[in-house]
Amino acid sequence: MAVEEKHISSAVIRRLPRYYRYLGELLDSGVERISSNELSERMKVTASQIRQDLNNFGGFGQQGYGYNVEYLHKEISKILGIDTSHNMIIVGAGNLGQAIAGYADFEKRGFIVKGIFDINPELTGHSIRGINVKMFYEMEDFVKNNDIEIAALTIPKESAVEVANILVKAGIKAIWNFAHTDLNLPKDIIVENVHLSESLMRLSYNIASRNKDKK
Amino acid sequence: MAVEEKHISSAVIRRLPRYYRYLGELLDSGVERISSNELSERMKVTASQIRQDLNNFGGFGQQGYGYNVEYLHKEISKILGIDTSHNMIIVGAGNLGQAIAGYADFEKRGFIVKGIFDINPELTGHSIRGINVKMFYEMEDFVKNNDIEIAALTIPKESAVEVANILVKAGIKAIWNFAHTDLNLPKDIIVENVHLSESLMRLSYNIASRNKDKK
DNA sequence: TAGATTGTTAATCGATTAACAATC
DNA sequence: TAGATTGTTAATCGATTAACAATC
Repeated sequence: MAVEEKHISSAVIRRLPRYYRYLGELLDSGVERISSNELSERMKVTASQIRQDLNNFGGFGQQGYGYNVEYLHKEISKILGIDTSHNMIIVGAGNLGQAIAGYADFEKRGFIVKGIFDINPELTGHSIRGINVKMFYEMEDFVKNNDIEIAALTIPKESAVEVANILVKAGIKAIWNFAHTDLNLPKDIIVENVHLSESLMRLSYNIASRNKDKK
Repeated sequence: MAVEEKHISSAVIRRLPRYYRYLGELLDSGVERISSNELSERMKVTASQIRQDLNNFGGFGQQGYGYNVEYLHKEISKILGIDTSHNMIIVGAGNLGQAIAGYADFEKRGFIVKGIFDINPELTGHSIRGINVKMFYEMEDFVKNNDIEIAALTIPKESAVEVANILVKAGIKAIWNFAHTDLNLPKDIIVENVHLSESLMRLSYNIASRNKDKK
């Protein structure tokens, strides 16, 4: 039976990709080692938080030395699961779907776009970065037969729940949801929401509250 | 001098747009009033949290009755600053820029796209939802002369910091940053980050940790 | 009035920061 | 060895939940 893993809070998980990004930049600029203190200054977080966060997963540093940049970068990639590749499809071939399909950096991190689907027959055959847009009715079988783990949902909210249910039936593991709605899927399905309208409202809130302060 | 406003935590602000969305749906389906308890069931949060969150901004409910949906929806729109319109530009006319420009719901919430800019001369004159793409060198004056509050930055990370500085010089209030980098702007400039690659890594983390549990 | 449900205070829980002994 | 810096425990701070008096 599975050993009970220590639960990692979502606050920690939210910070991990940012550590990964900064370490990648350090690596590119040839920095070999870094202390939690120096990293904390660059990232504008506390050194204590960095050490606490990392020690959720293991002791990656060395007393008196700090952290080896290349090693820590690699270890975080393992934690994040981006040391292996993930097959992905995109559902919705509009601008947003195309933007995601066209973003080469995702592929670099191991997210491989295997297919793009759309209901609009006009888009079929249309090619995005060498990937032909397929018809929506082909999606279910495609997911079943091509070891697809992730589906990016870039479709209007009206059809999102229905499409998500089809994907779950086809055995999808995770949904990257750009539709402006909650999906309420079985709890073993991973859902990562990107609600752009909510992001824009938070920005708007901050403008409004700044204006009020000034008065 | 400004009265010291009570500080609202970012956890609360993060939830506000979601309340707004659920209330909008209730409004559309003709529901007149709702208790914190019923809303908590729909949204899968505690009723206590809803009441605490709202009471940061005022007492919008009524004992024995609950909350009037239309009234509360309206009040939250004021809090979020989406009861007035905001002029906006988009910098970067790629797929992501086009996706944002083309999303009608933003306009419905009062975010008006006044201009789209790109360095690529080939895109100039190209029209997106009736808005002509303008040349990058026109941007600074355009921001100064057209009361632009918000700039959506949908450009590669390499040029993001430089472009952001130009926008700040031109008097921008807020930047909606889609570039995969931190901007480090003066603290009176509002920055809302949408780091899609980080979102995808969090999703990947959850797949990886679920797989580990299963073993 | 009685019942329902808020607004708000108090209790709990969790996350962040500080401190320092361990150790490279 | 002495100095530096981690890993980790303890202290603090903040956010969430529970409870209930106020009140519609």
